[in-house]
Amino acid sequence: MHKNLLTYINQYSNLPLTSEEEALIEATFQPKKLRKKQYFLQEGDVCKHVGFIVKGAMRQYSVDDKGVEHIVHLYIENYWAGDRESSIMLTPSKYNIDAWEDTEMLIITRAEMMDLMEKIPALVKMIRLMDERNAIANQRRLSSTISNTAEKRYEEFAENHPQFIQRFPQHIIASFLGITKETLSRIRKQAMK
Amino acid sequence: MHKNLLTYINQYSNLPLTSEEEALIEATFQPKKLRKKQYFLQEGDVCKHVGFIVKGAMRQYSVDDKGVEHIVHLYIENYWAGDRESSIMLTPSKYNIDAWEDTEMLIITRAEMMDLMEKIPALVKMIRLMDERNAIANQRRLSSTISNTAEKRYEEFAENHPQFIQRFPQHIIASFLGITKETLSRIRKQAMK
DNA sequence: TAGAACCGTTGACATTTGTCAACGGTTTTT
DNA sequence: AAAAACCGTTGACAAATGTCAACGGTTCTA
Repeated sequence: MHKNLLTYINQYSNLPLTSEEEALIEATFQPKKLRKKQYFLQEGDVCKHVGFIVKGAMRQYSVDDKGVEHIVHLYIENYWAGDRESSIMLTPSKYNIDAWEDTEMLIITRAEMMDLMEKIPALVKMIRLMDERNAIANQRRLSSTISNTAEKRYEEFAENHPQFIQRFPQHIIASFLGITKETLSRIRKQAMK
Repeated sequence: MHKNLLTYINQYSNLPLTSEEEALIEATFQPKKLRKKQYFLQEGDVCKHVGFIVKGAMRQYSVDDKGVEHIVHLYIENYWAGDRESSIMLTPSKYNIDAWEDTEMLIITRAEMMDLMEKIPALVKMIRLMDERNAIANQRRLSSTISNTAEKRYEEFAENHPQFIQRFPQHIIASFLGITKETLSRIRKQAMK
């Protein structure tokens, strides 16, 4: 079960993990299984864990006054799920995170992660790299959201993230793009010609 | 001139800088002055420096097919300007960064920064904290862009960033929010009642 | 296996936002 | 001092997107 995680870390850091380090990681990350629709985080709770997804699919979203869900993140295998703001500031989260498919995760608290980072240099390297890529991805998404029409945004997304198009239904993708399912349906119809 | 930077670092790291460290920082960060409208980075160039703004105001934007500018970042004193993606990946930037007011910066290359970080622990701490806050801010902005109407987005922005409202004209703020200057003008007119 | 929930689509219409052109007042430049 | 550039506003209209209701087909579930 932890194998995917170890592989993931090794890919990121190019300093191969020693077997002691591997053992430490396996001892610290706790397996957690979620059935479809189960919550990993609920609005109002403080986000105590971040989770590495070994198998499955999840989504993170807020719910507005009218009860409409606004999806801010989609996750599949090899993604990390969690609300960083809540987890760092120890404030109640504005988001929900739940399983879209049955999901297996490996979870860890912030304190445990800090501790591991002191003992395992490869982890520090991985975190920094992840942060960088994350920052770049966020910048791109923001830029696209501000500058492009809904149509172009969908095209770009479908091009760059075909895995998500396959795993999640259209109304979820629409919400993730910040448009309604009807609009997305019409955009796709147009584009088909 | 470097004083603001040293203060800034000390605020972030709570490990006070030694005078050797301060000297090293002063020797590495190069002063750079920009007159209003001068470029710090031009689309197509690789972003070689990141700059700490000691005094002034800047903006980062892309230009679309029709020649319309889309502003993705605004900077004032104590902000860092640069295109992280270009700088890390060494790819040509999609953005321009220029001075909106006459500006004084302290600039440093990525390699120099890496080097400093090995010698000055406080810097590592600062960078990690900055990254965290940055990630949180980006998340919030993204969430707001996806979930809120233009009107609410403007309200939130005006509430949380009054300094920017004062420093930049309305059409710049509008572009930053992803709407046209006419729409912003009308939103403000409405809100006045 | 029957009912419920889910999903994508469509039509009719409302709302939001963009586009284009023009204006007057300011500030900057020459 | 004159000209140019900049800035915010407004009106008329166009385009994009949202809202609501309904439908048929699928998948899930009791």
